[in-house]
Amino acid sequence: MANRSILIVDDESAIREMIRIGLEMAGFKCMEAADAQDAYGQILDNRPDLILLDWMMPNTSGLELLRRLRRDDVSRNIPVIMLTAKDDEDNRIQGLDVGADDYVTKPFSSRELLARIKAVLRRSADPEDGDAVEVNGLVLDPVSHRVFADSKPIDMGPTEYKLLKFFMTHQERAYSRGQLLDQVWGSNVYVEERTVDVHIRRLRKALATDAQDYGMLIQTVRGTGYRFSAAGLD
Amino acid sequence: MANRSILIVDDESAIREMIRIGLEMAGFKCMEAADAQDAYGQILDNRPDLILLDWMMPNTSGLELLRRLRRDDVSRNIPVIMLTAKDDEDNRIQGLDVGADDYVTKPFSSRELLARIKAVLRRSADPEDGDAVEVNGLVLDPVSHRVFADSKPIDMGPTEYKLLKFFMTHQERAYSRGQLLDQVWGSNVYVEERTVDVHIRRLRKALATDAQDYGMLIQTVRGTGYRFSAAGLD
DNA sequence: AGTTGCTGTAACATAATCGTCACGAAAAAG
DNA sequence: CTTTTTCGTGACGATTATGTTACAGCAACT
Repeated sequence: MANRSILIVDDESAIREMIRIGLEMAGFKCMEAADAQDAYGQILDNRPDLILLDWMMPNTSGLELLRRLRRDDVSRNIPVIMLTAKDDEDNRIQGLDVGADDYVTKPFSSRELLARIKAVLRRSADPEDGDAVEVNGLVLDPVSHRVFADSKPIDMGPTEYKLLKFFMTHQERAYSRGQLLDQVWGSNVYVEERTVDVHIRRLRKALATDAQDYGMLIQTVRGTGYRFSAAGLD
Repeated sequence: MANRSILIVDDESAIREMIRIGLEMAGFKCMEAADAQDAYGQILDNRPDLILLDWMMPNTSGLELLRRLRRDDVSRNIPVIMLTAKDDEDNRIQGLDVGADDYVTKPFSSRELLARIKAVLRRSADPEDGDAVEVNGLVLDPVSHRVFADSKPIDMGPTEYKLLKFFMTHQERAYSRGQLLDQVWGSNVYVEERTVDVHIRRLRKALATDAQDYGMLIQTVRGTGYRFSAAGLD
């Protein structure tokens, strides 16, 4: 576990302390937040690799915070483990629906918590993240979360960005609309397959600059789906 | 929805009927089972593409059936969507743990049910793969879904692609038009045998590059059908 | 409330592909 | 050499897949 950082969100400082000690012994770097407000700030500033989120908190509830995180592009991919009371089954479901990755019921052993954390981190390991990708003058920079065509910034919506990012990190391969929905939208979202076409169109349009039509990098594979290929520019 | 079959497992025939009607209107083929026993038999016999499983049933519970299915090699990969009562949250978690792919709470709209079904089916389908095949400079790559002649991409329709793929993975053997229809078109379509000729012709044309006429790899076997042979280039 | 930006869906437009036919050329049979 | 069968080929309307546009709902922000 190469020095991953974990944000602990709980209103009781005693609990935070306890968790922190266990995690630091296991080699994680820890941050703490006492409420949703504080947590949100730290998330934007420090980009933790994982968030432990207590469900019962004053002011904004954990649910609210989670919902906000999942809406936001910057934090969408940070895995969240909920901490819930034992008999709080209603909230567990709700939490999983909104996008929590797992839950642990209080009281829990640090051994159990560690196991869950490792499992979730393993799943979300994304080695591709961090480096900019470039194809023939089209650049996508995951850090600044922006796209450039011949050094000029290009504007697009969040979905188009994710779609392009997926394509640029998975070139020369045909994907069905279903696969794209799973990979880009997420596998537990219910959307018509034709929606993919519309976003492909929006992405192509965004990629069509005056100088070069980078939209041609996205090729349609009739009867199958789409493919991103550097050979598209000719 | 290409003729997928769905097994509806529920002890109340009224509910089964209701669901069935909705699904059949959407183009699915339906089967019904009133209890786990019946369901298990039908699953082994008919191999449905998906199972809608009511959680509350007399005798063997849905949970038991699901557990059995997941143990069994034959049924392990058939996706299952649970139907649960609204306040049955405990069971939902349990079901997902045992291996259900999704759950829908009663009462549900047929629109919601359809969306879930499509999403689940989408996931279990697709992933087209395999190694690239090569013959004398003609390359077919199933991953990118493309064909290259001496490294230059070749354009062709979906049917021609499938035809070529079949030929390249079944070389040196003569196939009748009927066999080709079964293998390439699918065994339950009715088209004229001469249609094969036309597609052979289109494929040959596509394979005729300036440098090399790869169309000659496809040989006609008079009175019988066609054969793909690497010896065709001379 | 009004505005803005983004989303998913439906509806329509366009383009690619399909299956069939008709006719002539090429083999095979007589 | 003539007849018969089989195949190659181009054209055509029908069908299907994809491109494109418009719109309504939603959330965030004024």
